[in-house]
Amino acid sequence: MAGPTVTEDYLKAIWNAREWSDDPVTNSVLASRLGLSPSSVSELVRKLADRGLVTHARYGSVELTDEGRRVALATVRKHRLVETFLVDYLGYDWADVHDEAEVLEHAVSDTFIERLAEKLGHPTHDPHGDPIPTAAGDLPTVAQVPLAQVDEGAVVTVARVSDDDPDLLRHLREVGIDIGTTVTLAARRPAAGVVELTAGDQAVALGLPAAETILTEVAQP
Amino acid sequence: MAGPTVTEDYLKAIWNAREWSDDPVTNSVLASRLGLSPSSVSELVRKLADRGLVTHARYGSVELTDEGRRVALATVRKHRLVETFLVDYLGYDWADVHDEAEVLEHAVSDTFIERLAEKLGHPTHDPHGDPIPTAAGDLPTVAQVPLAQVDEGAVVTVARVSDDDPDLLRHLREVGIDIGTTVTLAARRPAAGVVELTAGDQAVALGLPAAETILTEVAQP
DNA sequence: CTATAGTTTTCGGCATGCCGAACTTCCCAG
DNA sequence: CTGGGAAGTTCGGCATGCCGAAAACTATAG
Repeated sequence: MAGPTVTEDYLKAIWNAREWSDDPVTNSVLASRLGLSPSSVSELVRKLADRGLVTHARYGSVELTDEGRRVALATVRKHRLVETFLVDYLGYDWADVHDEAEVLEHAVSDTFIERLAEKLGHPTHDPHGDPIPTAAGDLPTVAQVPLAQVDEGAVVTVARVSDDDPDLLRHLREVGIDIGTTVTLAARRPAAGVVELTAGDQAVALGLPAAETILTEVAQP
Repeated sequence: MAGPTVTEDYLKAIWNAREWSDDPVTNSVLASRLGLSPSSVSELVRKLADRGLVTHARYGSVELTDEGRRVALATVRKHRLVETFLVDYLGYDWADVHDEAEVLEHAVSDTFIERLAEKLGHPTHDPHGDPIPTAAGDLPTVAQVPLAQVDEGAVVTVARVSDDDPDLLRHLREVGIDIGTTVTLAARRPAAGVVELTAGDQAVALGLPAAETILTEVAQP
């Protein structure tokens, strides 16, 4: 059997694409997410379909099969538990864990990851607020709203930040925004492509693309 | 640059071959250690030589260059620190860590391994008694004698056991032999291919090949 | 000084996974 | 309905790393 690294990367990319948007996942979407050419993706998706991990309508979209989703979620679980370990145990900054976890997720065994989960106290979320699938493949879903779409004047809690932009993560750390931080949406300025908020006593402006990757929940009273 | 996994495996195999014997390392020795065909090894050793990591006399033996040794020792350091982590933190049995470490050694970054070393308290030896090279590439050398060559009646301390035979490691655990255990060499029976010893109050017989992979030091008085 | 047995290298071939170029297919504008 | 441009696929080619078979080399016995 083939080395599973590539397989896991593709399945995870398909799953991640679906997690952040409901648009159908085409081969070119996948290609841009994976940083590969469309022709490469086309070929490998066909192989994944042959192995029963995805379905693929020619010239259409790619969907995970049950088995494909199982593999994808297992990989996501490994990724997020490793990120949690890097921050909680090894003291990494949350901006620096993504690339390391991207490699380690393919290298750790199931035994390793279950023992690690145990030692970490079976965390339900990683340092960026991403939910960690259980070993059985369950994933809690919570209603969350991108910061870019929060109403003016609303008070919300930051629940989740995409882990793949280290510069944004570092910036958020610098302005005091973390998971669980309560922020008030001071103003939306779509014309300027900016939302303004206050975190504690600090005023912060964020561009819309960044504000789209920050998910919030209604603040606890 | 090529994916480093194969490179690291070859360099580590060359280094390991030298650690346990002074015989010259030929391509066929390497092939059998790596579980590959001699032709594959011949080809890859040539590439390593082109990259300046080894020297290779045609039809002769392979030697690490300074740079090759640096890479090999860095990989050995990762392997042994990972094994220590698996036993000390994740609670693995010492028989089960080798294969997992064999994969992880290629996946962890330098940053990861230095933070891990710090958290583990900069251990000098892994769970099998193998010395851990420092980040600078230094390795303490201690006079050790294979159990197979200890004199009858001598009292010695088990200092080191090869990590690549899980069945032997499990057996040793069962008969109460660990790193630091004091044993007495009761009898050598070369004709039978066996050495007999007592560990605590238990009598243990070991075959010569196994006894050759167990290194001992003179027992502390 | 050979003959030859054993070791090492070379050679052709295979599998994986990637790419760019050329070719299909889709689908909407007109 | 049809013409094109965009999206997707196929094709030939490349790099890595592996193998078995055949050729080349070494070293030892006679």
